[in-house]
Amino acid sequence: MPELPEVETVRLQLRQKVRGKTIACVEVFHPKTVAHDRAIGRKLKGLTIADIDRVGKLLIVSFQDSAHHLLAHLKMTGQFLYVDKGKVSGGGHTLSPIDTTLPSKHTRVAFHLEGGSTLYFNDMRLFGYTKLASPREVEEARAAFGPEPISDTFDVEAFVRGAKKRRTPIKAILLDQSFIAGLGNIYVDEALFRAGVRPTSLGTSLSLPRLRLVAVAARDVLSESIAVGGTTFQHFADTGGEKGNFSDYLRVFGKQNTPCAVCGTNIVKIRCAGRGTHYCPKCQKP
DNA sequence: AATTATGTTGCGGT
DNA sequence: AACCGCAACATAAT
Repeated sequence: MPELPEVETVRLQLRQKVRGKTIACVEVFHPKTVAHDRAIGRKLKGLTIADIDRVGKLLIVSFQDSAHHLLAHLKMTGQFLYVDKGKVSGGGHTLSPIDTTLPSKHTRVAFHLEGGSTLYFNDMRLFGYTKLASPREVEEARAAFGPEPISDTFDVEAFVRGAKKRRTPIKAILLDQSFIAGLGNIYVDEALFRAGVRPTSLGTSLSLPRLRLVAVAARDVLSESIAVGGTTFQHFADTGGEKGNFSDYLRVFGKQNTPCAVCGTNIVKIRCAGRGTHYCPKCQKP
């Protein structure tokens, strides 16, 4: 579920809600979610959260007076839910995708904060994790990511040159986090629709101008989604349990067998790069 | 009731 | 090295 816009939404909210707060104790409900670190509670207790950073879909929590960081990846179904003295902060949640009372069946870790609030990490499918990392490990993690399309320093021409060399579907190229960071299955399909490019087209087969269109579409779709709190397709909820509004703007993802908003041709769904893939056969050219 | 699908990524194989 | 397919896991839909 969570791709760059959803993780960024969570990051901005966590920044507001937990920055400056001190960890009172950590409750581990599932050891896999803390990378089987049995001492994580002892290590985190007393640390004050300095800031929340992000690279690609990875969250990086820093602490005052400590060189260590907490890395957190939501993978498919992870959620950070912030509860201030018994109430999920969003309030109006009509939460089908999230659990209404916390901790719940899917709560894997609870970070109890001084002052009585709690940050819950829920994760149905157990792919997500939180783990303590040394400065060196944080640097290694950062180095594994390619540039982000929303970065001020994103180099469209470098993207175009790199993609042009790869004899693999453009969809696979866009999903490669070490080449370009932040896109997942939803935003790749949406960006390729905007660019008018068929997901199955090989990088080597696309013209430089069409690859430029892809880069610009990727940047636009991510920034527009961030502006409305991300996309909820199935599981995403922000730290208050609220859904993301970009779901209303999806043009192809999940729209198979419905008419394209631009030309009326039915959107089709195929398998590409091992993933369910949606596109308009008329608007998107090979 | 069994099979298939699911938004991520890392692994092992070609 | 670049690329492909699958496994990790739980749940909902068919």
